[in-house]
Amino acid sequence: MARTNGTAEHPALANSGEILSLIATGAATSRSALLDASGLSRVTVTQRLNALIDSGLIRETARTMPSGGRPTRVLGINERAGFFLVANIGEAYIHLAAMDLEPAIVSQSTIPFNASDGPAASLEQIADGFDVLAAKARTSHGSLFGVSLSMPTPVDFKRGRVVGPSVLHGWDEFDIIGWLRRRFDVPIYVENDVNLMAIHEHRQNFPHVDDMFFIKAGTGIGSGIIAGGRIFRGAQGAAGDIGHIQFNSENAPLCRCGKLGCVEARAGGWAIARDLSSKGFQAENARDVISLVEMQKPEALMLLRSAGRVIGEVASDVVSILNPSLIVVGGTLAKGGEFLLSGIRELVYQRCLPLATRELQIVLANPQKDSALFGAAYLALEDIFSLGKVEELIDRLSIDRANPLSQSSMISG
Amino acid sequence: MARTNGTAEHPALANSGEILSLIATGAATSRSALLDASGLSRVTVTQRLNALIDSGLIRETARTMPSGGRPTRVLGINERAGFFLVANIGEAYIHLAAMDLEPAIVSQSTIPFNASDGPAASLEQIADGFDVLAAKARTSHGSLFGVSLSMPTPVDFKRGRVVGPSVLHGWDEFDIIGWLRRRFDVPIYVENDVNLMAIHEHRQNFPHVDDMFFIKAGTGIGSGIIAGGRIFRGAQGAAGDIGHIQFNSENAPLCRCGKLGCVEARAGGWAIARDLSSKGFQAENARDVISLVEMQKPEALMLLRSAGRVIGEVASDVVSILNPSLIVVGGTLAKGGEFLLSGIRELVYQRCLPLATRELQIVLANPQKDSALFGAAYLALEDIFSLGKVEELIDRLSIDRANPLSQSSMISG
DNA sequence: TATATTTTGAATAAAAATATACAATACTAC
DNA sequence: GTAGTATTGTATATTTTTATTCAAAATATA
Repeated sequence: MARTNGTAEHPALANSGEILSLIATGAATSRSALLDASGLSRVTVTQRLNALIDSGLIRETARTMPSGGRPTRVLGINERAGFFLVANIGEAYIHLAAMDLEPAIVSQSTIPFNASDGPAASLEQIADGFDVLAAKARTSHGSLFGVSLSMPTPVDFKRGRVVGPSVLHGWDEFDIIGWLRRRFDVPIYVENDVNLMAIHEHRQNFPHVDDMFFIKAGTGIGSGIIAGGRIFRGAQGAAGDIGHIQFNSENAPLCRCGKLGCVEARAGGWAIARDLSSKGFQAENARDVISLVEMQKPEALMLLRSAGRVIGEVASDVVSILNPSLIVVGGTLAKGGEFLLSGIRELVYQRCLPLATRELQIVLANPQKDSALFGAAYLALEDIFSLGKVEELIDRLSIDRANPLSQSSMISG
Repeated sequence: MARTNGTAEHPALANSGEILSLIATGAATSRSALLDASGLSRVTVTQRLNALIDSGLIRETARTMPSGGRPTRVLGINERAGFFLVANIGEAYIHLAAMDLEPAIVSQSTIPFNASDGPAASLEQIADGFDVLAAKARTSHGSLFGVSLSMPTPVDFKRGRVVGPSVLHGWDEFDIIGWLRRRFDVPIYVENDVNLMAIHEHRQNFPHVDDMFFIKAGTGIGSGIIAGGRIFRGAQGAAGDIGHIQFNSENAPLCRCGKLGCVEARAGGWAIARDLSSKGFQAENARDVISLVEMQKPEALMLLRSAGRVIGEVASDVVSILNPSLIVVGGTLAKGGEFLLSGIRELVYQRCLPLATRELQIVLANPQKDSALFGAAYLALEDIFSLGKVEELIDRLSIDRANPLSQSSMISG
């Protein structure tokens, strides 16, 4: 179907969405791969590809791939053709960044966060911060492609809302997407931070693993599920909420949530800190625990290993239920390395059937501060360039190019 | 891309795969829906649709849908355009059937099954039984489209093999697909029976539920996961293996698998029968348990309810991990109705966060003897008519039609 | 019964995509 | 260096698909 053609200069651009999507998502990175993947003829692919290269969205990289004959030129997205605005809402700070299409951080800033301010005030601060970053990014990185938010709470991704009561009072059911769209007329995404960390870890380090389980062991405990290569969210976006799975035992500790014996109350950073405090150490959160572990305090090592066994207990349930081929352990407690990992491994290999564990890998995540930020960028990137939606992007760019003075994405700027 | 055109009579047929797929999978069942879903022009859709109707694969049903103006004719697959051969391998019998594209049973038969015969002998019996059914079906239902097998063991679906040691000695890693392909030159599927029951329950009764968890509570306990509307298998096809999740407790019972305290050893039909036997009742398996339940024996009711609580314990873990919107409980023990269900509900609502349970439904499956058989048919149906693979089917049919005496699917017949 | 409304069919010219062929290119292996 | 090989570009006629228009069909509503 021929689409409304925004640019007179590039008649083929309007139909080149599929090609753009294949390259941007990494599904095909050479002309011959595009032929196979798209099913189009070589002439058509060449034509559309040229339109994309002329438009500056796609470019031939310096790299080539050996083929036996003339090497194939590797195609890639021009990472400076556009940019995203991403934000990670933490406990006390919000981390903002403009990210290119690599994705890599172009520029960033940090603003204080007060949960008690409520969503409207905080989002206004975020949007103001975004405006500064966007003004800079526009000079070098084209136009704004999307906005992506990382929240420290359960999120109903489809509706773009925080769901369920949480530490963020007043955010429950607040229409974040609606609010932000008044300032930025581009696709807007809101997702839970643990899911974003899982996405980042998957795309960056294990893109070819289909079924992966990511555990974030920090002050609290959460997880993200990659099923069939994609994040799995469940009905309300609450999938992976393993922190409050309960185990029976005597002296089950009381959890923050009011129940007894939750995983978090046994193995979360705050729980270990609680136990260390009762032994006379100074510890409030996961970072304090790791400090003591790095000082090789035997009590801390013992408690971390024991926390690993608790996490291993849930992990073994997850392995039985989901049968992943990879478990990645991240979060602050993961800095405890083998002391945490060995406990997890012990329980998983003890409890699960050999069929499920014979090819199972359990590894530590690369400690990276901005993991959720990268995940947010990947999330936006892949959705915006997905098969069904690239056309919107191309239309938007065509309009912007037609009258460059009033970029469609600039509402507040 | 124009494809090799097998039929001179229907030039448009070769390109009509997408249309066929949309109708057959239920994604679009009217001409206007096809326009939207395919993105093709009305002329092209009409042309290809006519080719499909002429070929006998698609037909206009008697039903119409009100539209405000002229009602839209509902399109559907001609359920007699082809058939599947499906088999469910049980404990002592193999249930064979020829199924049309509805899917509905065309004809069926049962043969004894001896696990000790080994795979080659049993598959030969199955194939012989299939030949009889196929000969009959061919006279009224076109040609064979696919073969689908239900196994009472874990199956690596991609490779079509039984994996892991099980009750079926000698089947581990046997190349079932390879063996059957020598007799039937059509797509062949092998899948675990619980997954197939989950597929059947989903397609038949809850096609619009995205995230569903199916529990089979019979002599053993297993489960099937529907994630994002599709069956989720995990890395080795072992996902949903909840029967051997362990819970700590005093006097943890010994399981068939050699571990202590497995779900199955606490709540499986054989475990309840074991406990009933020790109380002086005659019971060996789930059916015996249900007989005693139907006789309203208090001990049986109590044990079933208690089994429900054990299953509820796993179910609550699953709800925390997967956040499904529906749990369906099937299998023989499900005939115990509310006695089983109430225990499950009790634990799930007690243990899970309100966010995950506020829209969660927990229901009984419709008791249906041939559930796995229907699931096997759905599995084959959807794969064969899936977007990427319909073309193969059309090619096969075109060849068959060109020289009808030597149907490509008839090797053994 | 007439009117509005939507589906469906058919015919035309225009546009897009294809197959095919030939040529140029850039590497590897000998 | 030269042959071999696979990638890439370009031009042709051909085929497929589309947009557009006009008309007929089947229902609900007034």
